[in-house]
Amino acid sequence: MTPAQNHLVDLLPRPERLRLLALCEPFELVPGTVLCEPGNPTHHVYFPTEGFVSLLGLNHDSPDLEVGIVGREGMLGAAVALGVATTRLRLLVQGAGSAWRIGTEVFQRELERNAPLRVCVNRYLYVLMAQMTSAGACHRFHPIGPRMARWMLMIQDRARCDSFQVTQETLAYRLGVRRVGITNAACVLQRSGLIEYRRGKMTVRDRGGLEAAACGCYAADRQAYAELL
Amino acid sequence: MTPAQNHLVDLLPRPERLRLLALCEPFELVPGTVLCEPGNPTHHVYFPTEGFVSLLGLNHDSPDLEVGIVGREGMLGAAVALGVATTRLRLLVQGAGSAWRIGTEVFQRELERNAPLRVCVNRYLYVLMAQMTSAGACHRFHPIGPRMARWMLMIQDRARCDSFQVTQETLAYRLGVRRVGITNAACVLQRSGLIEYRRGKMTVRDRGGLEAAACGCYAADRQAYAELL
DNA sequence: TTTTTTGTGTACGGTAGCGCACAGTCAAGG
DNA sequence: CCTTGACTGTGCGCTACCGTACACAAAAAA
Repeated sequence: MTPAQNHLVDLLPRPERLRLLALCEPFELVPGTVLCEPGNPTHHVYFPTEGFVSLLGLNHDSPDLEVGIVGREGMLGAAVALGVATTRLRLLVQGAGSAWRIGTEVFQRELERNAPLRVCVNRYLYVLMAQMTSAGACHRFHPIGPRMARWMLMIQDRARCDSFQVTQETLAYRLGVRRVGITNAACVLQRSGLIEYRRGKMTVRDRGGLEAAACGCYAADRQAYAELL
Repeated sequence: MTPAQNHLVDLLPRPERLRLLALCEPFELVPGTVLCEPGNPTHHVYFPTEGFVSLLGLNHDSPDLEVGIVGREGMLGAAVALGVATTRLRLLVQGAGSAWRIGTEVFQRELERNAPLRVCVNRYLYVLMAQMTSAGACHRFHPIGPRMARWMLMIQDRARCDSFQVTQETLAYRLGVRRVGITNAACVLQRSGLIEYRRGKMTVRDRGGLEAAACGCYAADRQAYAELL
């Protein structure tokens, strides 16, 4: 069997990988779809192979905020691995693609038997926590420009493509800022030739420059992931 | 045997609790002590019974930020449960007390055999993640006043005492703001009779009022904890 | 007691980002 | 083709918070 095209799954030794995949079904990620609402039970765990999904932290008391992005490098429903079948996040599909999905109970049973899977998932959970930690400080302290650059890079990694669909409006929403704040930051990045955008389509022009413009959180996240997975 | 005085440990059925405690040794939490520096290997897991410890997220690129507080309701070194024996946080003892501590390898072995412990720790990990999520939005969006109120309440819960030692300076550092910002917020809270403070000693005077002044994150955290543990 | 250290209050200019409002511009659909 | 709706650019006053600096008060040390 060919690789599963999901990094976590592909880290498993062949027999365990096959066993896991036998329990999965393919699933299409359609942008705009909500895979899970906060408070609701989680029915499936997803291993994206293409496309990406936003983890949105909702709060009655403040605007929503993106606390993470998951693509082929990770999984959705990590909390299930902790034995909790509800989540406090909204999972919003944002980049078209596909995923393997598996029922939560089936997944939990498999997790008990499949030790390499357990290792893999646990490490991913750790990376996720590390990311949430740095994201907290990032949102608190870093100016919009670097945060936007970081976001673009994260998306590019997951989309594996230089350009992707996103309007300034939705991006503003993700970063918890005004649309105008994004407009300004985007203008600056565009004028320096790092990106290009046009009515909902953003394109990375100078990846290296963008990395320099991004805050250190991007590099830190990459490093945490590389160290463990 | 009497309860261990740590909520997580006390959730275990008696036999498992005894087994775990037999592997632990008592440890004194001395304010100012750093239990662990980011990047260094974790040697012990701690179950505080008294006092509290700050989880500080460090960042070369921005001021430090407190991402969590742990007292008798939780544990330190949760990452060890994920099979990762390093941490990205500084663990700084902040309120005097004591804890049970256990070597990481011993803990990991016990975790494999002790299923109730596993359930307990996993749930706690989940709660911790939930807290980090809400803390992110909190630091991003909420004004200093409510955040300070929240902090006071969290400390009071863990100190189980109306008053505790903390200067405006250190508090400012925890919340990632200027000391002056704390001074102002503290003045307001004091004038409304919610708290009282004097040269490093803060006292909660009106718990209910403070809860009203705090941002919703406090209630949300409590709820997440209550639901699961 | 006097001196030093530590903690708290106040002031002031600067700025990043907010809320709001409106104008221009491109793209799709009738 | 022209209309409509979605997307982007600009302006303006406002607020919370920042950096810095300094004065004062209480506690601790000499």
